[in-house]
Amino acid sequence: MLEPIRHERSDAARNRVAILQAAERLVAEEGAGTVTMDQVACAAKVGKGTLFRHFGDRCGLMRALLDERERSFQEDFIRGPAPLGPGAPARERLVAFGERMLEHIEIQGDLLAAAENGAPGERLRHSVYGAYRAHVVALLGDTGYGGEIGYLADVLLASLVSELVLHQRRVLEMSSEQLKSCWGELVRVVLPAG
Amino acid sequence: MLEPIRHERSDAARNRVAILQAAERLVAEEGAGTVTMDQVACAAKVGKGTLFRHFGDRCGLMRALLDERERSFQEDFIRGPAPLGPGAPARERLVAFGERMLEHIEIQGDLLAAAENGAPGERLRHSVYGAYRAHVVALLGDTGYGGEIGYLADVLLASLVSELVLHQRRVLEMSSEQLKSCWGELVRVVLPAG
DNA sequence: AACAGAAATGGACCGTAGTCCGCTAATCGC
DNA sequence: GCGATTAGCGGACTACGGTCCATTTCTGTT
Repeated sequence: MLEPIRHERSDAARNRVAILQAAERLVAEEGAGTVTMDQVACAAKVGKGTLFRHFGDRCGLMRALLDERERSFQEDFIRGPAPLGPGAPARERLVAFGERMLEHIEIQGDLLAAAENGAPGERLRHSVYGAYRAHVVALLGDTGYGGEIGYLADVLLASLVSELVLHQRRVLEMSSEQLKSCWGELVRVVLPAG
Repeated sequence: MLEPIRHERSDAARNRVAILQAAERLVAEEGAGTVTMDQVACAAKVGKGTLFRHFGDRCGLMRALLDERERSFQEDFIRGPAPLGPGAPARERLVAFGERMLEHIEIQGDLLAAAENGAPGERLRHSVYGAYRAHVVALLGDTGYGGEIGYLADVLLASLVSELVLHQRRVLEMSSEQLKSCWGELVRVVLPAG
């Protein structure tokens, strides 16, 4: 996020940081859904072209803002302490994974939603989804689940999509606790105690 | 789709039909994702304002194009022959429902994707989703499933979202048969034989 | 048939995401 | 330091979805 990729020119690095700071502030002030790219460019004292050169498109900028937390999340479930990280039985790790994802959505909801509504299917092709999926696939493999592991991983992740979770929280008025408990129940139903 | 709602003025009815025909042709010719509202308005020899007055927004137009098939789909699972309609055990009806939905996506994939990527959460608030959800909830009730029925309905429907299914078909290169069999397996796992 | 009120129309207009390309300035070899 | 090279810059421009409202067209009433 603030480290150069390859060999970034100094002015480019300066601008990238300026953009991220401006974007972060604006998103905090008025929400990820309503901030415009013009606003960000203007606040960062940078041309629009520069903005798009750095982040590709609106979703790319939002993803960059999420990147830090995303990274630490991934770090936690790959190498962190149990039950999220290695050490606990796969089924418990999966429960913990979902709970952590729900917390992630709780905190970063609007930003996640803004980062995900790009071209259809883009989300699923992106490396972040790939990382989640690989993790879930690995856990399912460890439980000795007999069916199509990849399919089940996609289904489980589909029930943790931010759009759906935000709907459950805000429209259906389910509490975080309810959602976590439902997720746990779902995992238990799909992967009967082993 | 071609019947007046309430008391539609004759010119309005004419224009609505013209728009739907033009849109249908253009979508068939170049895909639902790329047709623009200007193109449709122009082809239908109608002002842009008229287009938006009739259908609200782009998704509304796409939904209107889907409406006929959507209606017959709903008719089938509410009143049609078993196993999709009443008569079969709930679990089998649910399997049939998913299979039918997969076929629906197979045929109307791009149009569905275009109809669904509106404002975040709009899809879930729309009456079409409501109808599906009510149906699944009813079926789950009939199976005597013990957990949170509404939650499970949302999860099951999330695994039938067009974005995901199109990804599974086109990127993961799963066949329709594979998808159907995976869906059946999923239902069987979630609702153990009763 | 003529009128009044209501409903529908169309296209100019707006805001926003994203592109393009001539210009600027950082970097590197000398 | 000093050019040459080229990554990076910026903002005018385009494309598209969506809104607005003065004007036109329909319809029920007399």
